[in-house]
Amino acid sequence: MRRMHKDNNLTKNQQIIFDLIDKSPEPLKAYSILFNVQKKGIKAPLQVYRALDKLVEMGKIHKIESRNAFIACQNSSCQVSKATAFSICEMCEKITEISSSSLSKYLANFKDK
Amino acid sequence: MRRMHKDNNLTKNQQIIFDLIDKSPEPLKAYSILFNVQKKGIKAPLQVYRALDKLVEMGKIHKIESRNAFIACQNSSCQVSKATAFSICEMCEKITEISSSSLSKYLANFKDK
DNA sequence: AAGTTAATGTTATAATATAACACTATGTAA
DNA sequence: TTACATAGTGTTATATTATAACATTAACTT
Repeated sequence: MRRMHKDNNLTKNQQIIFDLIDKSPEPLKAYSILFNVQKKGIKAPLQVYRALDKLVEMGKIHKIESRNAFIACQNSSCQVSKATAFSICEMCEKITEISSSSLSKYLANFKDK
Repeated sequence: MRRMHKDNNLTKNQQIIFDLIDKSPEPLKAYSILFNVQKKGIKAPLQVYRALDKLVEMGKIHKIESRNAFIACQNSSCQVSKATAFSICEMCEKITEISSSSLSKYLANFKDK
């Protein structure tokens, strides 16, 4: 399965879980994901968390820490940037990925210092 | 106890927990706080979480979401800013509150849009 | 003094996440 | 082409983080 990693292809569990998150209009929580993929044979929390970890590592999804929820990456440059921020509407909870080069430059610069 | 709220004074539990966090060189987690204040009569998780909620609301402490941990506010303007970010060293986990007016302006501006 | 609001105390339980171990699949190198 | 290394899987149990619900107490308001 190493090739899968190199190519950024996904393993079976990763694909199932990524598809679910990618189709979702809102961030999904781990146990809600678990519930939704049980008919596909993923039965335990660990299987979900492991796939989530890898997907985050690959930059395919992001974790919204303040919500314990996961969302598909909304721009194609996440593999490189690693500086990701979100805006969350206080009224409707709608979440938008902030893809601002000035913000990521600022944070990258801060990080270097 | 309303005066306490107005004056930004703290109630007994809030004071005990704030003191602990304020003295700590690193962010503290809720159950570690609980363990540390049990000798002072705070016995249950809820007592801790309630005080933490209020302290966050007042801007006296911040929650580091990615760590589920709490840290005292390191600059005096937090009551107003509400846009708080942290840098966390990947080697030693040292956490610094980013108090940059350009960052908070950027985020405030984004929020307005 | 009666009413209102915020904070407290307590028990139980929900929600989120990881440890540990056995096993399987895939690719690498002798 | 076999062994061996590595990443991923399956499973059970358990740790960690957080909230629900309800009764009570303290401080201010009128």
